[in-house]
Amino acid sequence: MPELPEVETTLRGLAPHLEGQTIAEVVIRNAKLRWPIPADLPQLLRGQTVRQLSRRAKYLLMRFDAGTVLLHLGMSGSLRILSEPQAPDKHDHFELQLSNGQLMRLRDPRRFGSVLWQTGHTETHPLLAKLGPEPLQAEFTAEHLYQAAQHRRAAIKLLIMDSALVVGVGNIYANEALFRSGITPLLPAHQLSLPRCEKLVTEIKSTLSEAIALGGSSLRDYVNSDGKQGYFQQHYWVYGLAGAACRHCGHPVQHIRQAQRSSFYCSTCQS
DNA sequence: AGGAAAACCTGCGTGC
DNA sequence: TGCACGCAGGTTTTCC
Repeated sequence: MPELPEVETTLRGLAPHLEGQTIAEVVIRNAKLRWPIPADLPQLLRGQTVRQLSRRAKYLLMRFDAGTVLLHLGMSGSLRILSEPQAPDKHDHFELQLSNGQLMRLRDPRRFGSVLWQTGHTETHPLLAKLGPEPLQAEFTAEHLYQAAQHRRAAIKLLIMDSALVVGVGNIYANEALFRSGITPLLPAHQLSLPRCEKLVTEIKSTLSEAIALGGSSLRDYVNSDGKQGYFQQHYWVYGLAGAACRHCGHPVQHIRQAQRSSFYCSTCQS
């Protein structure tokens, strides 16, 4: 579920329910996520007010006067607001109960997600300190990509998924942006010309923006129900379409593995 | 240093 | 029906 558009959709869905609210209680049902949920989080947060909800890379940042909760959804995490009491699922590991009676519940079957606490400046947290620019910000430019690519022999797909270079480009959107750029995921990064970097940066931005506008690839109603299918899936050119006819040229979409991840591309349209 | 691989988990679809 | 296997939207750590 969660690539950057899904995290951004989550942020926008949750913020109105959380900002300005006070934490009544914190429930940790299973602390064993990617890293342990800090055992002292309940005492740290009880009585604290959520000042602001924001996002850095795929982390959701929940700022309080005393510090910040860093929330990551990993591969299978999702967050929901509940207005009525509801028995927790076996994968509901964490929740924040608000003084207005609502609660925010984290479900994460694979437990690759995380809930962390940071006092002081959020940017200094070890997991955030070395992150590259946000893909939708002006700092992510063709020159930035081109410079980084010069001394890299790795395939371009691995490079755009490297969070030290640019954050938030996950497997789906890496595949889609490369197709839309006409660039094969196998191309050694240093072989990419500056004009092709321009194209790729443009397509990364537009692919992510369009997915956010459509609510991501999985759509959630944060108050009433479980996740539904999002609309961006209907816009996939190659992701998950191995063997299908390329929507542009009709040749079958190729499926390979790079760095233990699936890559999909059209060998005619991408070079 | 870059790059490849392993590591952390559960669930689901497939094929025998 | 059961079981083994491979795969899944992420990211850090380890090893060469």
